[in-house]
Amino acid sequence: MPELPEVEIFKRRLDPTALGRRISGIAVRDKRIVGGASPAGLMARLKGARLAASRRHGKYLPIDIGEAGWFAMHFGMNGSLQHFRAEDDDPPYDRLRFDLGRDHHLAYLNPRRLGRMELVTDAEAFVRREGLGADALYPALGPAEFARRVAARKREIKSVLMDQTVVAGIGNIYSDEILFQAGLHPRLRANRLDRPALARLFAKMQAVLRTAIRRGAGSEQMLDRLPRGFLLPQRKKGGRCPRCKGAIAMLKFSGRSAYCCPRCQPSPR
DNA sequence: CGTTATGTTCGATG
DNA sequence: GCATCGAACATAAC
Repeated sequence: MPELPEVEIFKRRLDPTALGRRISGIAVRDKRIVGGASPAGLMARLKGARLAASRRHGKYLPIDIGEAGWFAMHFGMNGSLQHFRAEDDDPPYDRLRFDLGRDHHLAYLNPRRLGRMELVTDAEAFVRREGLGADALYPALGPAEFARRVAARKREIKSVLMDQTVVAGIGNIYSDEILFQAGLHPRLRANRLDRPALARLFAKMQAVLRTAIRRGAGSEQMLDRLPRGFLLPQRKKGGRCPRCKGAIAMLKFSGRSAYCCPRCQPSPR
């Protein structure tokens, strides 16, 4: 699930329910998820810390826990956060459980264990260390800066959009929607895009991400709530283009797939 | 059983 | 050193 819109939704659920609370305990259910850090050591650092704020950057969600530093979460391919009340209701695939007082628990779920959590000194240092580019929705990222960074790459535009060091937050799913909305074929080379294409790409990137957040990214019903003209509900084999009704194509992109409309997104060459 | 999967990292190569 | 590409990782669902 988690690309920028899904992580933003996690944050919006977390902030009102968890901020201001103290960590009364943690249960490390899988050490791999915290890079093998010792549960006892983590407990010593985290216990009693107050969740003060959260800052999303791209697909990462660092949480300010005061003196103890920041706890940075990444959700991998299918991680998520879930609140629950009774400890017995510990959901499946819970890898780390935060206890935030009696009958208030926060679970970091991750079936595939691709994803991690880490105690860091602060959010900015973390973002720098990871080499992340500007957040795709952060207001300070303007169209000119975006165009400059994208056009500096020679790779295929889909892969550039998903490169977290160029812009942070976009993954395989939303890159398909953004390219579809912008009318650009995923295999176009980034450095060959002209000005109007780059401007379109920027505008559609922000519009798609904002729309996904508004329509409840990650929920079962999001696909039904998306505006007409969105590719995502048709992003599957046998899908039809919402614009021209033609067949949606699936391309292989080094091990993963890209869905696009061959007519609305003319192929390069 | 084969295929597919919303992500990052690492090794090889140019 | 940098950019790029593909494999590897771990597990579930169809």
